[in-house]
Amino acid sequence: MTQLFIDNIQKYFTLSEEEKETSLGLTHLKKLRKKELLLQEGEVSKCSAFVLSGCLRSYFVDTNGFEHILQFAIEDWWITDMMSITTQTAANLNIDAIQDSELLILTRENQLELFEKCPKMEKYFRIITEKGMANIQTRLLENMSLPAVQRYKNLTKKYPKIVEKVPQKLIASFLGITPEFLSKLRHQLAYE
Amino acid sequence: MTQLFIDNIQKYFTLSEEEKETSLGLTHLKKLRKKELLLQEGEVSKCSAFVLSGCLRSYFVDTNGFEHILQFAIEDWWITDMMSITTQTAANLNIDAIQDSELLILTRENQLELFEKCPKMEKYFRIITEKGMANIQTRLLENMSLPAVQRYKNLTKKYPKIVEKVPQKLIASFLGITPEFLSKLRHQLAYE
DNA sequence: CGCGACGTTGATTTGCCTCAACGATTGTGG
DNA sequence: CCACAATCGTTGAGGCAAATCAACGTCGCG
Repeated sequence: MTQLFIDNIQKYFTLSEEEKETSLGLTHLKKLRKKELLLQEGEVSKCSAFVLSGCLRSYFVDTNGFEHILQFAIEDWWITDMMSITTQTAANLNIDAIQDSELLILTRENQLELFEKCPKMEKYFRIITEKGMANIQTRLLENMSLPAVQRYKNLTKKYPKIVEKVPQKLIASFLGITPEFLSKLRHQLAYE
Repeated sequence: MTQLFIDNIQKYFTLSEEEKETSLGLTHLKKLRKKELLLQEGEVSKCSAFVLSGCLRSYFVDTNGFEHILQFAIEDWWITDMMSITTQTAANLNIDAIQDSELLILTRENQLELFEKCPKMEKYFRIITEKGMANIQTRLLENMSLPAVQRYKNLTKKYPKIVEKVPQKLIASFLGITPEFLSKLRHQLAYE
């Protein structure tokens, strides 16, 4: 199961047996049942999670009580509250499980220790953070330049797995529209 | 002038004289006049730029010819097309100077060489990429959860320097609204 | 001086939201 | 394993934030 994590790193470069042990030694497994929280708004985030199975989301609850989903994380993805974990301030986000999930947890403390013991891992996180940055920039620009129907089409094309396994109202929340409006968009699309 | 760059790094840790020389040796100065391009849509981005003076922007031009600004970069900020530079594919963004500007250029090639010669610099870029990620996540969530008038207020509070020195129509394009609508918002705000 | 870019203002339109009502599906305690 | 509640997706009527289009004054600059 944890092989998924090692394989993910080895997409970028190979690790010696020692480096694998060091990396796995500083992480630990955690299971989360559907609806269980990994991080609650107001806490200081202490860890990042690598998803081995299942699905998590991070989201912001606005002053009117509406949820806005920042990220879904399925197998092979990392999830955390980047703002809280880097500045060690109270989180504005919640992170919870959409399905029963298995995670590999890396605390910030262990992550920083890992960087000292194994500089390759600093390279690994530099690379995946760059990728994450590129993706979210693309998403922001899509949100600014495309109507909702096109954003939905792009999402189903780019991440069909997510659209399949996540309830429609959460997809709406990720796209930045209401569930009612997404329902109407889907109705339209069915007639094309 | 390049001291600004060294100081920026030394916000996170001190560099030896040798490390400073290595870092500066792999960068070079460049001047850009107002409206000159650093990167044009369709090219593959070859470098990142650290702004020593002036102001740049990165933006996307949609199919209707409208510009959407992803980022402003004033002194002490980095700017690049993260998608293009990490995947070495054609850029969707343009980057140009809003004012006459002085830059420190770091090509991707030199950046990767720098990481090998000076691992601290890999740490530096890991850290500032994390920060950039946290910021853009906050911006995306603001775009989804707040009305335009509140986003404008937040921007003037968080980055007064940018709002001062950048033409109003570019601020509108950054906020994701039309110049006409921003003008109306400002009119309203003047009466509060 | 004259011209083009910028900001403003008003009238009209539209993409998406709100609210409400209703079946269908899911989950849960007895 | 059923009964009932809760959640989910759908549909429709009406409303609002922001866009569109157009006209106009101002200013910086060649």
